[in-house]
Amino acid sequence: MTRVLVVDDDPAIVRALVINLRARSYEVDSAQDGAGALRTAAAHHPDVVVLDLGLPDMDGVEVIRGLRGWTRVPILVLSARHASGEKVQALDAGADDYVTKPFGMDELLARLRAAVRRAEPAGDGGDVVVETAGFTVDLAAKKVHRDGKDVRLTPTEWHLLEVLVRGGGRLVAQKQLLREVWGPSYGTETNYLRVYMAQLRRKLEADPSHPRHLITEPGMGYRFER
Amino acid sequence: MTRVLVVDDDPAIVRALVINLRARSYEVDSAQDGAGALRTAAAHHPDVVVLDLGLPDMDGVEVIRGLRGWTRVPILVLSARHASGEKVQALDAGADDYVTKPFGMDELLARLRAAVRRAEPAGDGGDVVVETAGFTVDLAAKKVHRDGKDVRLTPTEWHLLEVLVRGGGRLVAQKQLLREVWGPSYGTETNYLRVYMAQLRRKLEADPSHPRHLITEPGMGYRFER
DNA sequence: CAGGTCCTTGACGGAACTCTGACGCGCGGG
DNA sequence: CCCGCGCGTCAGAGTTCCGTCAAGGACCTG
Repeated sequence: MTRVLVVDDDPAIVRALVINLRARSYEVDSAQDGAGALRTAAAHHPDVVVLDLGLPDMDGVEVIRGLRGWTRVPILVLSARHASGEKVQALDAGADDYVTKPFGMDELLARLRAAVRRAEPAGDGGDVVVETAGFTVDLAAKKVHRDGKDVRLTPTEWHLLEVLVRGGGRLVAQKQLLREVWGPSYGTETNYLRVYMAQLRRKLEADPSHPRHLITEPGMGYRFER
Repeated sequence: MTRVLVVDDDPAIVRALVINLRARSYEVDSAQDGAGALRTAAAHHPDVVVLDLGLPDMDGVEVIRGLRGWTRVPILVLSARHASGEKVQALDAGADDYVTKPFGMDELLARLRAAVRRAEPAGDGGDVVVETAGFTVDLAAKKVHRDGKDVRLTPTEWHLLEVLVRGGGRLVAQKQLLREVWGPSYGTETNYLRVYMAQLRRKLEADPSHPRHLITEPGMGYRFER
């Protein structure tokens, strides 16, 4: 879940933002001044900060600098000032975006999504790793590990394993496996399945002739068991 | 030097932007329609795109999607439309910022700097320096070290290595490598990959014919292993 | 304009992968 | 008892994919 820190000295605005963000299932912290903002950010490590510039205790740009001293978290500045000098100052201090009040909630949320989106690392879709007693499958890296070594799979072997693992322990029908791996017109070539399941077992199972994870359900299909 | 692509159908705006950007020693390309924008982006690989939404030949959001299909280059949208719906659409399609016309040049430049700044350093995974048993890659300095000496890489070799290293051990598909290094229309020219992978191995691997770090996964792609 | 670097392109041998047919085994039914 | 069926196993043929080399052309630099 994405964690947002909202900083504004106007309770009405904080309330409006918190309600809107929570409704979209963000996790929200809030602060009403610069010192509180820096403290909360350090304690909770938000994924994005929405920061009003007109705080009672310190200049908004100082808050930005305080954050930038130790984190690259996206900062979305909120301000009543339209003067371009203010904007330039805030942006050059390290802010990522600048929205003038009054703002449209739709727009603010869209800018927030944009800021969060580009902050997440490039290819990393969150490592999806599935472990069994005998081996480990990393769906994101397309890697299979066994006994401390990498196992090399051919494209077809990998594709087949992937469909089975994504099935999450449920039975996957032969026809479905064939269609997903070989294409829609291969729904009956069950011998392909036999050959490639055997190869997978040889590479992954401790005892290939008595598989514990790549299970045959006679007459129906196959199942991946952890 | 930072390379900017300016896209607008109004020559006056293009001229104003080009002059201002060149004066600040940016390298500037320009295009007047969506097709030209996509073509130029593919050919020149800009570091940031300034994109007008009101283009004659195609919808601006389509241009954004076209770019996002193969690159994460920052996109700064310029538009005469103030409606929040437009903004939300553009931002959710993958734009990084949205400025309404008429705009202040100071502000635009500040937003541009912000966009470039947060795109520059490597992802927040941490280390910009990646070490292997045989060589060291410094992603920030764009340098490769081996046996105490700098290794000289051509621009294409570096670009390819960079994409692989950024993958962080994950498999990178051939098509993705080709699109990121050579551009979106080169998705099938796999012979480029063969040639340049061989050159990288010759320069980096102890035994180029038995690579330990630049691994081929036949039929799927390549992987950088530390 | 000469020399160098870099990118592109084609060709070829060898390696890796997919497909295919054949055979064995266990099971249930004719 | 024999046969058909589904599944596992094996090995070889055919095809695709990869590494390597070398030549040509574009581009920059002095």
